[in-house]
Amino acid sequence: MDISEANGRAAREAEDTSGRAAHEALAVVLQIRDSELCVLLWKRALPPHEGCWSLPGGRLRADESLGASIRRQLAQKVDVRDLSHLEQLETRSDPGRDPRRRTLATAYLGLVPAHVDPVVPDDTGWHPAADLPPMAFDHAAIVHSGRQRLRAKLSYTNVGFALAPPEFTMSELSGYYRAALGHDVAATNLRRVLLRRGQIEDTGRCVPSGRSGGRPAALFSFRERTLQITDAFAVLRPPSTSL
Amino acid sequence: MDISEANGRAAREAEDTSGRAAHEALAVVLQIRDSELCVLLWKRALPPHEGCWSLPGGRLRADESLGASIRRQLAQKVDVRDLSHLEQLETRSDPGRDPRRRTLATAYLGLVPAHVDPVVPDDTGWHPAADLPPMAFDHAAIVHSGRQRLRAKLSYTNVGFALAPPEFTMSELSGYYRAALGHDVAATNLRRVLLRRGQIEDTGRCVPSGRSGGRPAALFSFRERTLQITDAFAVLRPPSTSL
DNA sequence: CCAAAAGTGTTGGAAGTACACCCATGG
DNA sequence: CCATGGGTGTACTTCCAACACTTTTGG
Repeated sequence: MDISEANGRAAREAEDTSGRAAHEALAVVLQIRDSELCVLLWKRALPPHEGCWSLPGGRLRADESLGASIRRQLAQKVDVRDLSHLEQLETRSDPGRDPRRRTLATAYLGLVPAHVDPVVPDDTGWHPAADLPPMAFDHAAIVHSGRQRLRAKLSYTNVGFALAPPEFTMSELSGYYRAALGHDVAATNLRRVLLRRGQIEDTGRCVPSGRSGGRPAALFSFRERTLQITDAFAVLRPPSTSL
Repeated sequence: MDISEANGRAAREAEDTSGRAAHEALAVVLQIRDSELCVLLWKRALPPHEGCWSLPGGRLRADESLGASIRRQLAQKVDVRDLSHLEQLETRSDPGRDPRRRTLATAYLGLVPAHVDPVVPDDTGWHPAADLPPMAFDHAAIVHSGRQRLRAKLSYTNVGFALAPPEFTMSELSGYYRAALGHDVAATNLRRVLLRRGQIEDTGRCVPSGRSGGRPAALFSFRERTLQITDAFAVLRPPSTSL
């Protein structure tokens, strides 16, 4: 590196007021409510995008990681203990994404199991993820990314644990899968697939039949409550000799 | 470090209390070289981690997106036209990841096809991704993420297009897959899998046999040179009636 | 006994691996 | 004509969707 380049670099770093870009953490918090995949949104009271809905989150503080930041900020919206899973999604950096000032946003995907109904502030509510209200900034696109991520992971990980309550019947579980995937999932086959993969197990207990009769449904639970990849090499798996 | 940079740093750290951190873009640039998956690294001449190797990249400027930033900065290391694919990987935000000042890093995965040999600066070189030299900051972990991402995508997308030259024989291609996946891939089956999925096509041309004889190998090429998901629903696919 | 819901057995197809065999070329 | 490497055919396996059939309950 020659002198002029070194100077150029120093100058760049000094003038690098770009270092001033604000950074925020956002979360796409999804929950299956009433057989529908819903996302937690917050209604903006002030411009820009006044009256539009936006994702919960906000500024990153000086000494916290993004993960810690989104947990802290979500705590103002939902009880964080209700969050069964949280993972980083993507970082948005379009210079024009916030008209006020340059702001980068790192989005997280959060999941809340179906059986809880967290208390949320008045300006905050659940909306069908497939039919969003008018959204602020690029938040609609971020919700879309979150749905895609969940869809994909349902197929090769045990992420269902984060959508389902601790115990559930197979028809309930197939309902969660249907809501998240957007298509029918046969309970009878889902049971075999997840059992073979070792994701779920029969608790031995069951649920009494409803008023209209029917055989009582067995209760299942997920074996692990942390994300596991259960179906890694869908294709192109290593040769059997290497096992 | 010169005065202007010191001033810039002090200023930045002061305003850090207002929640602003520096942001950089980094890239895990992978290429198969000599049948081995390699990553482009740059040797640090200055502390911290003097003498250790780090990922190419640097500060985000005021008016560029992260994608534009990493392209600009990679241009100083390799001809960007050699990059056959670039995608966002993850954002690292541990407050202690850079001992000098708070810095967030968004990492990208870049791929360079096997046939080119970009000119790189003296302090920059290719290293086996499976056997990294001493690495600065959290860059070793980021390289690991990049390898994992490539591995996964080879199995359900056409990302092979970004590893292979425009035309290739099946044994060459299986070599790239072997290097990236870390296990043997039979050329004969790979051919059928990728043909069935419509990822590759026979160009009609072939390559003369080597000095030791053998049947001439047919030349193939990828149909698409942008990322396509070719094997979406590995499992839990929608019912056939919904097609 | 009938309706309803859950669970089991079975079939068939799709996708991939493994491997034997055939083909084309150079010496 | 033989060694070498590429290509084809095929058997076998795994995984899963589909669907008929059985089981267990409430009225």
